[in-house]
Amino acid sequence: MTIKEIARLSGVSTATVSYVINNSRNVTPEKRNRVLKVIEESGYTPNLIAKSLRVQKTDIIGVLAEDIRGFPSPAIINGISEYAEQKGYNILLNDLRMLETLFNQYDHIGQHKDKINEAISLLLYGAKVDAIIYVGMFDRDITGIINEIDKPLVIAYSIAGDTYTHSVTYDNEEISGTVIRLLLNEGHRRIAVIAGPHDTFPTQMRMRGIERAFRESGLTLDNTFVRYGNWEYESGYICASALLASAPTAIFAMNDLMAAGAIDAVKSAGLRIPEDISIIGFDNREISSFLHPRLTTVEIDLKEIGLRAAQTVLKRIRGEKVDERCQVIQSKIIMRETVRLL
Amino acid sequence: MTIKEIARLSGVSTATVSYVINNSRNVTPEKRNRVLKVIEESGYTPNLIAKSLRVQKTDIIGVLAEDIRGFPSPAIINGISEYAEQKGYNILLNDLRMLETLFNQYDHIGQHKDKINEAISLLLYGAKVDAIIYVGMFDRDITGIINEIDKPLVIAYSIAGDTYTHSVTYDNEEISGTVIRLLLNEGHRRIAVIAGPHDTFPTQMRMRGIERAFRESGLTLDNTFVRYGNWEYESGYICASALLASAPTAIFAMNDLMAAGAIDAVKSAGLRIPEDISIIGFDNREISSFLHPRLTTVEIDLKEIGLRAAQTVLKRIRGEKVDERCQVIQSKIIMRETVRLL
DNA sequence: ATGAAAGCGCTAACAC
DNA sequence: GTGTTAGCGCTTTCAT
Repeated sequence: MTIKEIARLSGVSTATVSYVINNSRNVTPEKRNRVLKVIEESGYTPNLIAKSLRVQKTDIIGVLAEDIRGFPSPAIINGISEYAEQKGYNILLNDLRMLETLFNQYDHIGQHKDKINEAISLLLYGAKVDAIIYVGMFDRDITGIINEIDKPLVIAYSIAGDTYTHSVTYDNEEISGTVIRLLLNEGHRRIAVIAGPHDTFPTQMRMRGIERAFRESGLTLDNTFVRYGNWEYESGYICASALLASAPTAIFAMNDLMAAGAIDAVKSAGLRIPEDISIIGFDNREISSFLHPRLTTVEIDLKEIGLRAAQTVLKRIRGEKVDERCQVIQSKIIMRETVRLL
Repeated sequence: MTIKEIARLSGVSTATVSYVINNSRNVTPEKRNRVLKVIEESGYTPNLIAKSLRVQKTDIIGVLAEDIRGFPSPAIINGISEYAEQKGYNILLNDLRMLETLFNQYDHIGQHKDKINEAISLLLYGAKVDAIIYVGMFDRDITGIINEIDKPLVIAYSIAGDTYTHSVTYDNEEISGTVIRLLLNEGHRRIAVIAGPHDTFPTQMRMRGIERAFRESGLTLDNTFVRYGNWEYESGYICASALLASAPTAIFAMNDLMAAGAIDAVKSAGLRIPEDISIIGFDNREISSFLHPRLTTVEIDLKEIGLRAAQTVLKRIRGEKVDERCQVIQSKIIMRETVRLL
């Protein structure tokens, strides 16, 4: 079935059929109905390939994911998908599958520069997508990784300072400050932190927020109260065990896996959670609700990140200017059982 | 940059350029090199849209996912992506986002019949994908849900008996038998099972495998040793508590969440795992390695399911006949700490 | 071995 | 308000 067939069957020209399909011009109700009826009966669906070739846009947004198995990816793509569908856009997914090589090696992303830019070229110049959303699996700075392109490019979850990109992510510094203020409000003064690797973007941003929250309360965070782990369960256990020497009343672990390790270390030491020590995690991964006690943790609104990334990219496709280079999505603390409340 | 430009710059016809790009005919080395050089220098990438329109195929496979957030989806899509990329295919992703509505309501899929078939039509007749892979989030029978189409259709993770579909999934019955035989070999005789909802496809298949394994060992599974849960943690806890009355030495829970509940119930009863009671789960979800003790469980090779689905679909695109209507991927048991070994 | 040109299905400028 | 038609960028038949 082609537009030509529809035209023939309804006794009008292909132009008229096109006009009714796209509502692009007035057509007499009588003809319009005839056309609509024929389309209905024949089950005709316009050939988007032909249309794309003609109008020089595809209504497809290219999604380049570092790895779809990365924990934030599905929720982000879910958000992108919801917004895109609502606006009549399709998603061409290119999964870079870098989980194994990128795992815990944030800085090795540079090694993939060529691969990433090639994938983008293919999406852009081959598949002719109208724009690209790059979905990171870590929140980090990837400035300089993606070459400049002449179509809208937005980065979700990671950020980049390049002039031609937009980013949408969350605020490590702010939410970490919020965590500390919560603990402070509950009367904690001896607060320990289990950070990620020292030279890592989220670790540095979060430390900054933590230190600021202390400062603004007229307190300081002593070095003996912070340990740097590697995001894994074991390092959470080890760090927490070491931290216990300083007799903290609360521990903020920078992810749920390390928080899980911390919980076990605290329990092994014969202390109760949250009566003796409060613990708060980060990410709200699935495991956090299966720990004992159930882990209070920070939740990043990943779906919203996807939604906003899609929204931004569509705005830019329409030619609207988006001033905010980096949009920040609000995070929140999920209250469960590991923080003792006053 | 178009093929016309390349032709002009290298002083040949567009036909010749096309011949060298596609290696579709002999071209004198001299001309070929000239063309290649121009392409290289100009960074030309063929317009796949135009090519698709002309050759009536897109080299795109449409992936229709019930929900990308469903736990098996990312790994399956990872497999599809790997195979597709290797063969030069792209993936157009349509995420149905049915997680909330489908959650634990296996049979309500029928309500989505229209939505699913519409999405398929769009993919097929609009976007002109060459084939479709339907990625289920539950392993269940969806016969009759997807209308017949004239392009290859393969279903991953779920199965369908329709004559025009191929499925690739795992064997519930076999792996469940394997679980029971493992337990039997380790000397267990009082084996209890925490099943999913009674009228559910995987529950029935797995029960069949379990009963057969008993039968083949000359034993029978007493009704008092089985409880039907709802896949959630709490129901695992409740079922296990009830089961304890029969003094089992081993419990097979049909998913990791219920196994987690069972572990806690057993521990609450003052029994040790695995010394007093062995527990084995299903799915190898992330939580299973964070439970105490770490959960021994069944792992389904999801990536392989994706790989095989892609392979099957590409075979069918090439016109090869695939006899096996339902391909079965081998599952295995991940040995951790909840099964006492002899 | 190579080129001219038709045509894939659609939109939109232009003519009426 | 409607029809005719050129042309989007490519492949491929047919002729040379």
